[in-house]
Amino acid sequence: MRPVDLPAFRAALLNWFDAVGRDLPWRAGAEGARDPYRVWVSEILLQQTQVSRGLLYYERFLTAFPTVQALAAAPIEDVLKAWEGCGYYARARNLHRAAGFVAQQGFPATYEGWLALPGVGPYTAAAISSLSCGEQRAVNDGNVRRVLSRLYGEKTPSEAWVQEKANALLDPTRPGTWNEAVMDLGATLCTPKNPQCPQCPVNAFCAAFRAGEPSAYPAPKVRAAVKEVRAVAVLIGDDQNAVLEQRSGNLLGGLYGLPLEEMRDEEDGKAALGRLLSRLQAHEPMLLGTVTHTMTHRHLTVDVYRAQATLPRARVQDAALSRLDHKALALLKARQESLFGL
DNA sequence: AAATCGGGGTG
DNA sequence: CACCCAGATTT
Repeated sequence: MRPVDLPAFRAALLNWFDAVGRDLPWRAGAEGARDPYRVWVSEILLQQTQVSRGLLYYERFLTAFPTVQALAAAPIEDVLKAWEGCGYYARARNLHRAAGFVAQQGFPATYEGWLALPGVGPYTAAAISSLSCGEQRAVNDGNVRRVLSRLYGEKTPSEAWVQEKANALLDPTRPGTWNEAVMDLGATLCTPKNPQCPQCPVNAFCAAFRAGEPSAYPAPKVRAAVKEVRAVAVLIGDDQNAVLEQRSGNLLGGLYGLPLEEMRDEEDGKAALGRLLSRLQAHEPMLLGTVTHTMTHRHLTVDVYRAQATLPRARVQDAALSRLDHKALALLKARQESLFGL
């Protein structure tokens, strides 16, 4: 691969970014000295989450928790409620835990300091420290990986390869802005499909553009198979006040949801329902319907029953629920509307 | 190094 | 449906 003319490459990309870079709410403030709390919240929210979606949650989250002190003082239930529907809930749990440290000790002033916080990995520490501390750290995310794969014509870039190239390209005079510029390029022009190469400010430097098939870079990542999971759940109460259990473990951990039992392999729904009713001392099960829910690595099919029991109910409105549980609750409303002939 | 962890956007 | 998204953590 031919060496890149660094000064020309940097100038071309930064001039483009200064002219047409996206205007995003967490980009307010002096270059290299952004408000660390706002940058931090945005970076956690944007992990594996598209900007258009992150915008919604960013406004909601900052309204609920305007400062790191407010976040640290809030109950985790309130933090998860603000995160409801955004996915990857360990992000919210880690952010809340880290806010406790920061409220005590103040914001980290270095890459290493940020990296030590829960939920902050190499990408996020580089982003925050370059944007709010002025550190010369190059980010390595999905955008950077794709842009550099095309720039150098490397179809199967390793993490280490991407980081090495990103480090070498980073403009030491404007590190934070450089990082944002590369990511903006990847998000707006150098997209996975149908990249807008004619509009690209650095197409003259790009090996994939010269080769004529930029969308072939990088090669798709192999992904794990989606696992089929069957389960039964019970709705005790109604769609506004219901018996809810807090999920533990990694899957939807910390969220609330309808009591649920997974069916084991070679097991029918009756056995799982039996376990569930027995555990809750519930009776009179009546099938409301079946909901399906797909996540990255599993496909759930859940038979939802209505049942009776004397157990405390929670206000659904105040609890953080996954989309799966909202679908299950919606079965009751759909049933009532059909009964009333709506 | 590979699996796990949500939910939605986009072609 | 395939593939991806301003990744981190656990196995």
